Amino acid sequence: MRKGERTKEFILEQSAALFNKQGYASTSLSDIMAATKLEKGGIYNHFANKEVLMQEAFLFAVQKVEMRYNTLLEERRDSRSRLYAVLEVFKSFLTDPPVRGGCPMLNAAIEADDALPALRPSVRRALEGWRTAIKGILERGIARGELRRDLDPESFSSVMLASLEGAVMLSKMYRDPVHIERVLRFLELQIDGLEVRPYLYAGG
Amino acid sequence: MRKGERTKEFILEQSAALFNKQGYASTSLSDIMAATKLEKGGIYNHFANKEVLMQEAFLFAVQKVEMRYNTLLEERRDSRSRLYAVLEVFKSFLTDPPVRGGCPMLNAAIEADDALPALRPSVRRALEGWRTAIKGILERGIARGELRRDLDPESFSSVMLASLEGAVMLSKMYRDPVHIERVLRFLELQIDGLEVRPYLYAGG
DNA sequence: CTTAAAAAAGACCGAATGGTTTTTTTAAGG
DNA sequence: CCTTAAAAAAACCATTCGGTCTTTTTTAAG
Repeated sequence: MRKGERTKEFILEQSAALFNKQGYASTSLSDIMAATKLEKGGIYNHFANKEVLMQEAFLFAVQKVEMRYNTLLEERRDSRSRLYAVLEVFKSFLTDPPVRGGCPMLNAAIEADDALPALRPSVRRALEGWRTAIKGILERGIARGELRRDLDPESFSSVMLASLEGAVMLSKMYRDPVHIERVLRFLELQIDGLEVRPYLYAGG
Repeated sequence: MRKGERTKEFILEQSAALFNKQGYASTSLSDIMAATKLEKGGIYNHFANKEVLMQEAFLFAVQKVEMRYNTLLEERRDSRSRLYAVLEVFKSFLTDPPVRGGCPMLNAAIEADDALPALRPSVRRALEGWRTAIKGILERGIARGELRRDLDPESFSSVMLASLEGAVMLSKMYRDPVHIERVLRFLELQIDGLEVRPYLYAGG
């Protein structure tokens, strides 16, 4: 009863890493069998088929990322530190990944667009979740008077998410963290530039 | 003799689109057989194995993108229009793709990092080609006095490439061009801001 | 300790995979 | 035309794929 739930979680953890690293279509059941040291029957006892396993493994990976974000977010009140927390999450995909193999959303997004249509809705939902999270920070920042009023949250959230995902891809391919570091530095400056700094204005 | 070369090119064209759309590992020989209306022997007469075909198909796709870029670059002298040409190439991945299925480098990069190590060097080379092209425009722009001296070509080229690739991914996943449009608008403003003669931000 | 249910193993299946080899067709040079 | 080499088809191969089903083992409650 409870043993089963533990092994199910274990299968999800192992397969999520495999899927994220090798790709969903390229990861075979034998790969998962090897990683979990379970036979086929032991896996299919918990998941109806590979598609269900892929689906749940993706959500598992996304959840792990979100957990890290929530941890980083703790005690961060002002908009700037909250936006910085987002940057740190994406940096961690390379330095200390929540799930091995880079950003789960990026990887799944590339594969899901044509090859795995079944995964598309989940990927989309996950990406939209991140974008609206960023957008929310920006909107709240404006409302609180921390961020400039002429900032467009809709637009800037797209720019931020796009450049972060692209940077993860670049640094992963080059096996060189310098690219994400450059993008992070750039975004930090952009974010700093969004802040309302009353003392800069002559009129006070 | 000449017939063979034509069909080889045809196979490359068809398989490049398939690989880019469905992924390399997920595209089977039967898929390529169906797309080319050739039997297995007709394909393996031109390529030693699937890996060679993947390799050549990727280079074929990259070449097509580069051809489009070169066409767009014609008669563009000043740094700003040259940088805009880069933006247009990436926009075209969604509006009028040189190869169906989005950006060949992005797609291959995600798959190549772990699943297809044989493809990695080619992907890396292609990406580095684009980054150095952007960097070159920036450096030449500075040398010509068109762009600000405090601009860091190394860093800005990373930012530009990353945000463009990320934007392609986002718009592809959302099936909504608004995301790449936002990133393009943002980059246009950034580029304009790099010009020596200060560009006045007109709002909007 | 017993026992019934849950969990895992393992044998089995048809289909599809990449790849090879042999045969047939096609096309071009003389 | 004819010939011959290139090109394509087609039969064939071992392996692996995802998936099913039956059997065995483990687990935990009574």
